Amino acid sequence: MTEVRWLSDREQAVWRRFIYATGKFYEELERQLQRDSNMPHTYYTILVALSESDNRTMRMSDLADECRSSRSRLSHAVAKLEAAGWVTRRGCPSDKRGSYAVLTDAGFAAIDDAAPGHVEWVRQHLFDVLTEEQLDQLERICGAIENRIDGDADNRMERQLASGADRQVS
Amino acid sequence: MTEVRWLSDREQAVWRRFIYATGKFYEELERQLQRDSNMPHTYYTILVALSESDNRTMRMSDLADECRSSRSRLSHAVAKLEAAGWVTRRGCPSDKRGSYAVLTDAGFAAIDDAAPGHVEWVRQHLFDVLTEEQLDQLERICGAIENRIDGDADNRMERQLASGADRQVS
DNA sequence: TCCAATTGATTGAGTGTTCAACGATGACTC
DNA sequence: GAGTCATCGTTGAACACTCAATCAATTGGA
Repeated sequence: MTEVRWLSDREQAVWRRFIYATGKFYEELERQLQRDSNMPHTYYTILVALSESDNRTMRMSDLADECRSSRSRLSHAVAKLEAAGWVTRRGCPSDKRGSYAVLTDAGFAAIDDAAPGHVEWVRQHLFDVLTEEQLDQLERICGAIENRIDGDADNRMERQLASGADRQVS
Repeated sequence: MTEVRWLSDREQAVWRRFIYATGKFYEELERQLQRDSNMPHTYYTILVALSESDNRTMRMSDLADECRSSRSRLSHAVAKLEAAGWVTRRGCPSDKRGSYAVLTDAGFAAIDDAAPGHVEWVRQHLFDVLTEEQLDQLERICGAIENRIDGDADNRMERQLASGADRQVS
């Protein structure tokens, strides 16, 4: 296409710091949960979503949206959670394609155990190191990134629908 | 231990946004590289590090540090890269335990192909959506997170060395 | 000098993720 | 109603990562 807009030295520096800080942050977050509660962060998220839902029950599809997970990932994950006895599955009467995921008492106990340590870790590693001002800044920065990424998804849809139009992203 | 310092509503909101924005960002970054250049971001990082090094050659150990990767991960990755013909391995004469990773011409061509699209993606999804001011803010925020995380690692070391001292992190 | 501890790097098992394909049901249209 | 298309959810294969164990080479002391 056109000329590549390479990163300036300054941008390079910020980029590498961003990649490192966030990457390491996730790695350690994962490690903390795995070590202390024997579950990946994805599972934690699923259990939390279920625990906050009515009757501790959700449609797989809604659960995927809530957890911002792909259907496939959720399916695999819930299979594991079921094997662990933390979740059970139940068919949906009104739509026979659908199914419900239901949090068991054991599952509820599991997040109940996991939450304090996890929240404390998050506080120590994120909120304790940022000022109030930085919290606002971070929120806005994440908002901007989020908009762009989600906008992409929409564009992709549009393009799928009205394929043939070769409009530029920029 | 002591009382749990749960997150306030505001903190919850920022936390979820942070998790979502950065998580999705990584997912899409990965997807872009996989789709356009058929490699995960980890491999990209390795190839870049090698391409910037003297003689396109690095000790595995140094490469791992440079890429902020575990030894194990790097070992697996380089094995794959070798199978793809992008890297070769070579023994180290001065320390017979060690080995060198060397970028091949094919490997150099591979990043050369991958880089423009990847950089453009990063620009569009990060730098284009942030103001100069936000860039500064992001750098400082990442710096703070980084310090905390890396501080942990040091603490862990200290504790390992002088185990028996049960001092609190907070 | 010799033994113990450390370091460089690899390996295999286990786990979670993606992608594409699939079966089954539902919705919509002619 | 019959055919088409979209949606719900699952599955299996391929792949990358982690963790713990391993091996070989090196370093450091007694």
